[in-house]
Amino acid sequence: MTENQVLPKLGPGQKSLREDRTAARRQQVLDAAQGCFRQHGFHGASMAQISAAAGMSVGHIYHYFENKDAIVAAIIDEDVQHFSSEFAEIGRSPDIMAAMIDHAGAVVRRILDGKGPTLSAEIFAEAARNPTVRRVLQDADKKVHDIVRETIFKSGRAPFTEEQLEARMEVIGAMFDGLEMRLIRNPDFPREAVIVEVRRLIRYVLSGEDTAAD
Amino acid sequence: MTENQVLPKLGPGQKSLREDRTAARRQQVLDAAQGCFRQHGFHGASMAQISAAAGMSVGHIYHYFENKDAIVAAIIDEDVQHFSSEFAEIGRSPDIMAAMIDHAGAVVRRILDGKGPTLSAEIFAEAARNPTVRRVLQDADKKVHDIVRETIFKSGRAPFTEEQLEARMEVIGAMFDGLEMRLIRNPDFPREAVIVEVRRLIRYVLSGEDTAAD
Amino acid sequence: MTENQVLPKLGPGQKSLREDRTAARRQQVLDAAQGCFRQHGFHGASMAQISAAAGMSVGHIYHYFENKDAIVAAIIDEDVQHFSSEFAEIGRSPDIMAAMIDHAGAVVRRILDGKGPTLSAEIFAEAARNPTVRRVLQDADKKVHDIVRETIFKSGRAPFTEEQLEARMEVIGAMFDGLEMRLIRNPDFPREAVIVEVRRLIRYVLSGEDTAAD
Amino acid sequence: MTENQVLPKLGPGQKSLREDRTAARRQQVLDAAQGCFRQHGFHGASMAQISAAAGMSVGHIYHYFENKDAIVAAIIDEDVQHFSSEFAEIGRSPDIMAAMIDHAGAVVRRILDGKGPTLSAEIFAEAARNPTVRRVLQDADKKVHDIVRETIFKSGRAPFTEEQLEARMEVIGAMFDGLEMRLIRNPDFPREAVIVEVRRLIRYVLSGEDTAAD
DNA sequence: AATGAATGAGCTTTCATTCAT
DNA sequence: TATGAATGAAAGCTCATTCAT
Repeated sequence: MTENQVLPKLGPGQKSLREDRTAARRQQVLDAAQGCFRQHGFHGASMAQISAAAGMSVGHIYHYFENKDAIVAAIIDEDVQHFSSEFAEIGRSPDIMAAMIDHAGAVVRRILDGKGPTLSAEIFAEAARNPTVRRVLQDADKKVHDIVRETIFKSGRAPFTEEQLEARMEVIGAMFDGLEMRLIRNPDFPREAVIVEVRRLIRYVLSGEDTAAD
Repeated sequence: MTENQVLPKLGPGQKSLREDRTAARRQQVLDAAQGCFRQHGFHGASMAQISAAAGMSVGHIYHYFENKDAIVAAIIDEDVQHFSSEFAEIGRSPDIMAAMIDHAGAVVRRILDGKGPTLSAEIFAEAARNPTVRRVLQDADKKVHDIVRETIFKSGRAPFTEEQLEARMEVIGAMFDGLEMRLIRNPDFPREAVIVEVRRLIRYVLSGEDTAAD
Repeated sequence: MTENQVLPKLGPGQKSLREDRTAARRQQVLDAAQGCFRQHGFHGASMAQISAAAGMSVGHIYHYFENKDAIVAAIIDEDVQHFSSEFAEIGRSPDIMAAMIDHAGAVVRRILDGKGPTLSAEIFAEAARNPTVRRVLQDADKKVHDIVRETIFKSGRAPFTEEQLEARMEVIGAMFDGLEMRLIRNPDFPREAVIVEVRRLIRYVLSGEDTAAD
Repeated sequence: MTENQVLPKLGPGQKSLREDRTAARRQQVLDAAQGCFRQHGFHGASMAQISAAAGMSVGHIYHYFENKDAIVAAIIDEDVQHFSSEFAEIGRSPDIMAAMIDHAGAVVRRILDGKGPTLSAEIFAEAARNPTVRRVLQDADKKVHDIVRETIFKSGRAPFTEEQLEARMEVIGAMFDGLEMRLIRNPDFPREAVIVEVRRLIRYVLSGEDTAAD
């Protein structure tokens, strides 16, 4: 602000400084919004609440997001990316079965130790009626499944048909998603004991044992 | 009941006429609301939409329900009662393990053939932030668990500790709830194949086999 | 209701029985309404509240009163008649000055020991903006003033001009009405002491002493 | 204040610009509301009417007032402050008795020449049933009485006991409040003549003459 | 970049009133 | 005479969004 200050030349550094700040401000909004959405849901949280939580005026939020739906979409995308990248990582490990079993506990633990199931529930509800959001969820899911399926079959060690694998992946996926719902249903959810069981189960499901008979 | 009785001449039929009509009108609202909630969510559905769907003026709905939340609560209660009675029935059968395995397919099929996962997702989301609704869900869940646990242990054929059972019930419960989320995530959900896998899994989980080793 | 009951012939007695009942039911509504109006005001009290208090269905009230305003009007009329007849009585006594002074305490006491100033306040507020109600109040007031003025001047003992009397009646009237407002303003209103002062004042005002000098 | 200061360049004028405008807009609402309340009463005036009168959207009024009650409260407070400060001023004058008598006419004239008794009546009615509003009225009244009482007794010229003074203040207070009710009751209220009588009366009441005998 | 004043549509809810029974 | 189901208009209030500064 003073006259004798040397203005730094415009360079890549300068620009990224601005961009960094922009990105940070944007993230500020997302973090604030996530908190509000957890507490009051996508529709229950008002722009006023979000702006207060973000330490930013209501109007200024519209410099970063076109409208409230865009914030919701960004939050959902953030969350979906986070979880799907986690699963994709598992899919990329050399021995996918071992990796899945090994990482199962960690994944479950992360689910159980997260910020609670509120946001996931909110996302599922939104996806169930909003086709756009549903598409985001479905695309992410498809990617994960593709990776896992391919890896398993390229490894040549799959002791079951592709159709069987598909069904088993559904079952495991259901278990992961369902654990969050159980957190809502049971306030005394026994984390540790469940982790043990989940590991046991995944091993069984992927081992290909076929003792089933109708 | 005697012939010379003077007082209320209302036979069961007569009295029921009004009461029946009242109950029917009330149910009309619930059905309409359920439809609206599925389409637009609890907060997205307006009283105007519900009243239109119920073929009733907005104001008149308030003769049957104190406010919109009361409708939401009634819908949730209806749904929770429905599912919890279904599971309680399984818990009451003599050979609970056989019953659970036998009925698993049927239950899953009913889940998958239902009116879609929208309402469940909506309920989970609401329960995740609304303590009153959460309590309803948790109480129902506790009842079901109590019944199943007691039955299994009274039968004296439980090949695992109570703690283990608890964890396994969580896992199975997660699977049931999770299947609805899978319906959202995967538009090509392979119903039949999954039913086979689910039956296999429940049998395994309840059989008490303990091949797991960390 | 029984067949062998002898129906009394239609006579004046029979008719008045019906009429009595009708009047009683009507009064039931008025009493209930007065209670509600005291508690919630004319606009704050709902027909539902009144009907509940009157032990009568909402719809049936409309057999006795054309609409809610008619109830309000009836209540106001009842109250105004009550007070104006009280004052008119004073006006009809032979020695009006003595009577006014003598009865002052009684009147004030009745005001102070009544069911509280709520209804009066409500009536003044309504009269202040509703011309119809205002007219009721003004007509009653005029009657009372006419009686008092005539009596005093016919007695030939008035130690002041008609204009002076008019003003003094205003002052006394203001005091009476104002006492009710004081009951609202001062929760520790000193009844007995005020009664003494009021008597003293009325005597002074009507005595015609004219010590005033501007 | 120093020249090389960097921080808030906002001078008093600049800051005031916004704040002034805010205060002005707020007052705009109050003025509009007062008008509406006079015409239709606190409950009869709708937010839509007020917003129209204020030249402001309905929603925007809620930036200045939490709800309609807050507007009512602010109006009442304004009015109460206005009158109580007027009376407190009288209480602060050196010769309170002379001041009260001297200012009586002015005060009465102001009452009689005001915007009519509607608002006062409305306030009394509201206070009679709304405890919060009643408290405001009562607190203001207590303050005024405290000031007047103290002043009179500190002057050492009180020709009556404290209890007597209290009662006489009630009587004078009743007269002031009652005059507004008389304006409602009598469309031909004789202002000038009444002012003369009121002056005479106050002088008598405060003079301590005790010609009264029961 | 940042504010917050301002809007208008839409929400839930209430309520006086009517009418079939 | 008596009920209460039913309506429709209007109320208070909220909120996403825009815009001048």
